[in-house]
Amino acid sequence: MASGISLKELAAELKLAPSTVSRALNDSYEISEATKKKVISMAEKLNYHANPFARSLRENKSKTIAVIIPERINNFFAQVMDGIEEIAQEHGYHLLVYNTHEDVEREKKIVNLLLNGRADAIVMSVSSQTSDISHLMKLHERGLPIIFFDRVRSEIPTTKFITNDYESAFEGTKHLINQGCKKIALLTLGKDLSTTKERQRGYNDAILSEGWELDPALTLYCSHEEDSNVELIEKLLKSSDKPDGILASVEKLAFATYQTVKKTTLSIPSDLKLISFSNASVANLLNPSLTTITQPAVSIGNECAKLLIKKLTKPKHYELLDQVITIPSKITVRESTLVE
Amino acid sequence: MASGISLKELAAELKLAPSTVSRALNDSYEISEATKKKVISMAEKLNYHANPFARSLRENKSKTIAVIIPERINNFFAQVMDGIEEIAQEHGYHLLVYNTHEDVEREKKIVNLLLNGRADAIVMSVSSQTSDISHLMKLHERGLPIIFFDRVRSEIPTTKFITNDYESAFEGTKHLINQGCKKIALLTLGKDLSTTKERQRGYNDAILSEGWELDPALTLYCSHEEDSNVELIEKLLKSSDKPDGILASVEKLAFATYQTVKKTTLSIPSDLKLISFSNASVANLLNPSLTTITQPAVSIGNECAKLLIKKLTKPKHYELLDQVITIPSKITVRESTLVE
DNA sequence: ATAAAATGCGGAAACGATTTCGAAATTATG
DNA sequence: CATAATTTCGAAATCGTTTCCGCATTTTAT
Repeated sequence: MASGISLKELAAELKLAPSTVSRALNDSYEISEATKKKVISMAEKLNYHANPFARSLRENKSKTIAVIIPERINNFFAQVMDGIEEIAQEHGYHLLVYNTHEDVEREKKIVNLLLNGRADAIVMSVSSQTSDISHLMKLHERGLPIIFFDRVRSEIPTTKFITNDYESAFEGTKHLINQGCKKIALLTLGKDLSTTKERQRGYNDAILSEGWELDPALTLYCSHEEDSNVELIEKLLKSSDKPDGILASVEKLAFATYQTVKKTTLSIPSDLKLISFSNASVANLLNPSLTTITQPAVSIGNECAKLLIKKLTKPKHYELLDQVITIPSKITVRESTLVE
Repeated sequence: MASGISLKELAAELKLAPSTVSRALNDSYEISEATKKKVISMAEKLNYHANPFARSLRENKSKTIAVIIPERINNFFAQVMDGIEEIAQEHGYHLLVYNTHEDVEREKKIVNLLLNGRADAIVMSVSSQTSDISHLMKLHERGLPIIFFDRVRSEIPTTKFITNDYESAFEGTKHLINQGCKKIALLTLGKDLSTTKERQRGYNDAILSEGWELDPALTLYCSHEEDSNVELIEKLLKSSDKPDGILASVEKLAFATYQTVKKTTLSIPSDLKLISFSNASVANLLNPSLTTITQPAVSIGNECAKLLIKKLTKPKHYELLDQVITIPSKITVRESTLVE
């Protein structure tokens, strides 16, 4: 259909063997400079482009990396993607992108699709629903290089890139306490998420370090649906012992909190202080501006891609060791946690 | 490396010819139900997955669509992507995604990469820098199906999906006028962008319909860099005849306007009213909340993918006619254009 | 009972590249 | 000048599918 000239045809035009033309185009030492030039100029003239599938079939690699994210409308994941793409493009790699929409069934389907080797490797962040990981195990057992970022699974022995979730949540909670909060709630996603666990641990430890007790009712496990989250938060804010501080594990939940507060007579930060993990550039434009824990999203993407491409291009020299690499987040204090 | 069993090996295991196994797996009428069942169960047992490159090579199609966008951290484009992916996944298509970062040179590189047939078709929105389109012409001449959305190029005879840019800009400007604005500025991107032209035409006609004169100084052509945009807008807001209303062509410029206003003594909406094309869900959380023209992003993505897949699967029955399909936007009035 | 048609499957070519192996042609060496 | 070494290139195999063509065998029609 949209195919152009083939190597064989190009060779015929040049009165050379296909093997020679192939070598010339791949800059083989076996070919004289003279013929190389002839081949290259003719290739350009005839608009020759190597068929990527023939090459992939022969070489058993596709120069393609699959990226699986749970959400696209999310500044963190979008920035990670940009970070991955930057490095990938530099090395001639293409990106297949899949959005699971936080749905583990979709995640399974996508992962199974990748079992056929369409991509040379996978970079992913699991969905918040993901509990059983047999589908991921199968991928790894098949020998497909896989790197996790942000939402990782320690059961799979490979390299993971994350931010300092525990410390950031600890510091974030401490910040709320320093600003005078006495009762702090944690808004988070799925229980099985590595980020949830770590951030909750940081939150818990900060609470306990004050000699306070942990109140399970103050940890909310939210969903991916704005409406039900608002309901959940509304119930929290209307309860008898409502919190005066909130740590949101993802920006979506901070936004939901704003939406909820708008429906009440409460106001931020006087009645409720709010801090959130977020990479939103509009954090300082919100009303009030949002105190954020900003993750090094682009760097995380960069590092994932760099390591993966090393592994793919020099398999002998690089391994995806079973390790977790942490890149720290940064807290930016704004009005939402201000003492008045 | 990560490859499993091949069709030939599967056939050997079954003591059948590869051709038979292939036909059985593809549910050919030539194969008896009995052998089909045997083949399928053995395929599952041995975890057989067809090599996609061998298939692509043979069939000359990849079940892959390339999507080229100018920006990833942008609610509109992210939603369009989601819309495309939804339909693509339903039909077993994969998505190769490329971000040009509004850079025409990157766009050219990416487009040239796609000349080799790695993708069966392309869905794209051109960069704001794109003026010369010979690289896009080449794609089209090669016979590669291509669909434009939002930022289109009429020179390429294919189907384009856009929103009602002219009417929306006209209505948006009228809205500012109705709210009492006497001097309205237009913030937009590249001069060659189809959206810029149409929205400017709508803006112009709205101004002229009042019997006012057009002031070229009130149309700002911004870049993709936040800092320089803020500078530009700051100069506008500090000029002797500064505007009392702004129509922003993209949400990024509305955000830049907020940032700029924060640096001045002005306030929205009392000194300056603001309306913007935007698909940001946080529009109502901004300070003040932002009056928006919301584009039907997901629908646009859906329609692009639907048409393209029809064209790819039934080439005889569907053509990418040279036409523009318009899906209307919706204006949501909020505080940023309120009369006090 | 025989011819015709349908059914079920196998063999081999084809898709377009890379690469192994080997053979000329050229140059260097004794 | 004869032989060895080095360049430079070609023939053919290969990757894993799909599909054209062919050939039995069975079923249906005459």
